[in-house]
Amino acid sequence: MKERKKESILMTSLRLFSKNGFHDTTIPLIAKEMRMSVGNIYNYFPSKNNLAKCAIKFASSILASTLRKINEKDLTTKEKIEHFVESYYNIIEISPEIIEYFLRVYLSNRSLFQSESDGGFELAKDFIGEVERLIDNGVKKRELRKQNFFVSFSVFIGTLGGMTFLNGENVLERKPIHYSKEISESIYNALKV
Amino acid sequence: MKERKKESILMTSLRLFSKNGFHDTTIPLIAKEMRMSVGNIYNYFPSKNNLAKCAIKFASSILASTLRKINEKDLTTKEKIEHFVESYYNIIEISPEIIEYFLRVYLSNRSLFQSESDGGFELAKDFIGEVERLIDNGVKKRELRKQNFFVSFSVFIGTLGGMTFLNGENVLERKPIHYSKEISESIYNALKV
Amino acid sequence: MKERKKESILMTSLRLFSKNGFHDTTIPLIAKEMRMSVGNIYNYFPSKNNLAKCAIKFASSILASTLRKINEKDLTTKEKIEHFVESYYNIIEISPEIIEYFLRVYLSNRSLFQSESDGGFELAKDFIGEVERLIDNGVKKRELRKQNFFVSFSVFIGTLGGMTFLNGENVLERKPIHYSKEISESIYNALKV
Amino acid sequence: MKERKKESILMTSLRLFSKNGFHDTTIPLIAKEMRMSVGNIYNYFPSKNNLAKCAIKFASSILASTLRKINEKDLTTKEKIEHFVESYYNIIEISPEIIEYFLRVYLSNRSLFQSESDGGFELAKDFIGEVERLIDNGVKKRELRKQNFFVSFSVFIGTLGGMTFLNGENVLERKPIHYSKEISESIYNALKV
DNA sequence: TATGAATGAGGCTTCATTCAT
DNA sequence: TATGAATGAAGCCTCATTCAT
Repeated sequence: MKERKKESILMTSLRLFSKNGFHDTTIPLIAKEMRMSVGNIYNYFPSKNNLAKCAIKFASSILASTLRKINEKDLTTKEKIEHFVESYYNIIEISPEIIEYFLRVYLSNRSLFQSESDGGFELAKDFIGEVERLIDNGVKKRELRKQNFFVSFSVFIGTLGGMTFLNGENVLERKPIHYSKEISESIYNALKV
Repeated sequence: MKERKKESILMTSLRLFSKNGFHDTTIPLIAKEMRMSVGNIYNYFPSKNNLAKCAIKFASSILASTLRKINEKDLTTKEKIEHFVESYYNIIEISPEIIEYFLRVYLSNRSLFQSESDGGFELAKDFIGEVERLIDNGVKKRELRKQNFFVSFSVFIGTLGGMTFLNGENVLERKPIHYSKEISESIYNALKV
Repeated sequence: MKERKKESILMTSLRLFSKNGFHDTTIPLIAKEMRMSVGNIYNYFPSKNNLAKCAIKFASSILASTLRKINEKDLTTKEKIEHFVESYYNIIEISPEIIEYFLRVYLSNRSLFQSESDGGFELAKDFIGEVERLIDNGVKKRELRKQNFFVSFSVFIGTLGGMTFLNGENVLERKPIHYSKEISESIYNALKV
Repeated sequence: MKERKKESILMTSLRLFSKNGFHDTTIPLIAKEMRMSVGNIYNYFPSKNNLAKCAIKFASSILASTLRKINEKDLTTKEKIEHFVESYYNIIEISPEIIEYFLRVYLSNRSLFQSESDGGFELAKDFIGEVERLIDNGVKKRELRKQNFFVSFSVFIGTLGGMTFLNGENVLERKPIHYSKEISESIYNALKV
């Protein structure tokens, strides 16, 4: 199945990109890792850039769907934050590349994504939309303070990103999930009414 | 003066690196921007990698000295956080490259800095040390909660980084400094007792 | 056939290296001569240095096999020397680059080959081994004087090298093979009991 | 004195060229070794190529004058050869660069010297002339066989060059001078009537 | 679909040489 | 004479992409 193989290439690329960065991951390397020929990769993706864009969408959709499931549950905002922080670190434990990809590729290769209408921001729209929903709901239910969305977003995602970075640098003494309680508490305190 | 020119190259590189990322900033581009020849760059820095490392140290020392001055004042921790957030966004307004460099280059080009004994972490030690001092003092004075340092660090720096990223993506309606009150409040709430 | 082309690149490089020396033979020049692209050369040899090393081995093995065949014949040492000198100059006539390569590249670019365990000496081991066998046998059969091997080696190979050099400089009035009788006589006289 | 300094630059260059080869010896390196500025070198020699040519002449004249002194003595040819071989290895012990220069630079950078009318051969004329005198005299005095000069020259100089090479490769167990008796005997046997 | 040899533009870096001081 | 910053051409090598098979 073509779609099957396409996704497999995507996963492999995601892993390599997030490990080595976009520029240090060559198409021959991806091909070798996939045990297919260089030329054949191009039967599935028209360019390396496109591969990177698809990877962003892919990673974003995984995070989005995780968060969507939580959003749909009947939980307090505090609990939702706790659940998401935990899920987030579960993902890091199982597939760190999904998260690290944002840090290593998306943040630092702007030019790659700028051809997109809105500077590539659209590529992560799914995920950002779910964060927005979580926060808006919290505000509506008077559990979170009303403040500029981008500030709340930064507190939420920036904090998680910071821990992810530190984890990638191997400076944490324990696995990130160990800190999830403190983290969700911090985030909740930052945003609560 | 040779030292003068060296610093000038550093600033230019910092700007270009932070705008385009490390790989999309070529030495010929830096040279062109400096209106000097390619070869002459190498009279000041032995390699592009070294230039990137020096830039990190440079940016880190600016942030560190800003924070050091605030740490030395006799202020409550809340006020210190407010002052730093403001200074931070002042820097972003005047020289956004100093901050963005961390985001676009340091965070995302691990391999560049890994030859350093400490995985390159050392390069930002100055700055990290001052953050640590701010937080530790806050804890000692019973103004901040006692929790794992890395968590507090992530809340603090991750939030600022998040806003910096959003600013770089041009999604903010107003200049970042406009949000500094909300941000410092969020950070303080996240960390306070 | 990939192996075919690899050997063809090797021969071309050998010729150019021996004509112009290592440093004045550029990869673009080799590529042009081969009518292939620069990049494609690197599909066959990982570096210019490696190309030079392979060329040494190649040239050494040709000389070695020539000499081995002579060693295996049932001849007096005098005759063996005569045969080899003649073969040697036949090679010079047909493929002077094989011999000149030693003179122009191997002798003079120590640093190129020094990464090898043995200072690069190993690269010519095949050939040196056969020379050793020729001389040792002569000594055993009481046809040659017993003296330090390196001295005998120098007389033997140095003399041939000298003539090769003079030939390359175009100072000889006739083809080197014309002098082979005088040369083998000189060498034999130098070494005989 | 300008002439003094010129010679000093020449000696330094000779040493560096013979150690590292022509291409791996940079003008900045020579300047550093001389403790003078790069630009100032050019007040003494118009180009790096010219420096190399002058170095050949210089080295050749030293060898030539050594040999001339021996030629002028009243000795048998056998003794002259012995004396020269000894002097040669004395030079190697004191200033190996003078000899090695021929091996490392002259032999392998033909293009450097080819602009000269006769392919650069002229540069070593002094020395070659003295070798010629030694051999011609030997022939006249019926001590040496009459044979093509270039063959005799190759035996003589090739043998010495071979030992020099082996010495440079550090494969000799003892200093070259230790072998000088065997060498001069071999050379003499090769050439005698 | 699949292969992998081939292309060629472009990046980093070096270094002989010049020139303002 | 002396300095050393500046120039710029040129070399090695990489890699996204294509294409004949």
